Amino acid sequence: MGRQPCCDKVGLKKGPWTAEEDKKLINFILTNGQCCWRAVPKLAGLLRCGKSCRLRWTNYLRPDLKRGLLSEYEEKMVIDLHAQLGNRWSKIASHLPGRTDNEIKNHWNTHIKKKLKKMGIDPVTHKSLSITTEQSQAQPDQQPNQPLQEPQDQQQAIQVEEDPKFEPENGQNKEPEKAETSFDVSTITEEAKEEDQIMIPLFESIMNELFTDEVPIIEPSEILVPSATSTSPTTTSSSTSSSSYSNSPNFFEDLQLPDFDWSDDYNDTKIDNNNSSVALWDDDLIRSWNMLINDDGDGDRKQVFDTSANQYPRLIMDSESWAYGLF
DNA sequence: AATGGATGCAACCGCGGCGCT
DNA sequence: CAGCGCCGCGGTTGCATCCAT
Repeated sequence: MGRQPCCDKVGLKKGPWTAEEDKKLINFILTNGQCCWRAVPKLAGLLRCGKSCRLRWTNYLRPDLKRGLLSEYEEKMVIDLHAQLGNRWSKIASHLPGRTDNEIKNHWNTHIKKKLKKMGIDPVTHKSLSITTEQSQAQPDQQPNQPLQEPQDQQQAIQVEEDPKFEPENGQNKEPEKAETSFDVSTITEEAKEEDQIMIPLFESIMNELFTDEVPIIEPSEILVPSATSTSPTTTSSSTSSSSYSNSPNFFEDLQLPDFDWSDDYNDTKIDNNNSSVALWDDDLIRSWNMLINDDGDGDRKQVFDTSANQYPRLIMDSESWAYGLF
């Protein structure tokens, strides 16, 4: 007897989401917050299963998502974390704010994996393919996707909150009492500096080669667009994402969106110190939201996001809308 | 300009974990 | 403690777009 499907699939829509569906989902979650996903489609008037709604929200509609290519540092993080955690994409994603497990997984499979192979590095073991071949002959029992047991010095490159069940027997590397979902940017930034210094030579050589490869890395300075012009509807950017970012240090403080588990560190300009100043909402997204939410001609509904006010995307929610759920 | 393969990404599927009864 | 239901995760698929010919 198989497991029952998560939802009654009869009459439910599948495939790409339409703007209308996005609008309904955004509207519902902005009004009610994230609650029982199973109930969401019915309450929001969607012919989707709850799972599909959750996926759409977490992977695409969530306002705290970064869009666009992973930065050099993010890619570096992914590789290092993958070496320690294996294919545990959600764990890896939890260390990269604004990135989803799906996005990282896709990026790994389509970009990083290919690059590593091209350079003769086994993307599973993170070791030279020749070494891996020798080892696989010597140790045929080794499981694929098994998190690589790094040498102690490399384990310290980035402290990763290990799942207890994956914890090494001694458990010495664990940082206790640290909420896994709250990404400590300042810590990572500091770690990044240390990491760069203590990175093992093999990994460093990989990275040097990796990031001088054919894929152009977009520098933050290239992403940042003067705010005064970024709100212009005649923006020349053809991309629907990452066209501009807020750099207001108080932006997230203004938002007050507990549901997204904002860390105080998001308000910290330490990010800027790392020359990777990014805000997680871009004008295009905000504009899309406004369109989605306001295009029904309902004069009563206020504009949710005012992209022109103060030159930054700013949340102007009526208090009633945020009174429910976790908002 | 047409076409077919390659690529990238959004979305789906099925399973495991966890909490509740 | 077992059964049930929900959520989240990781693997996979399908489709749109890109690119070479």
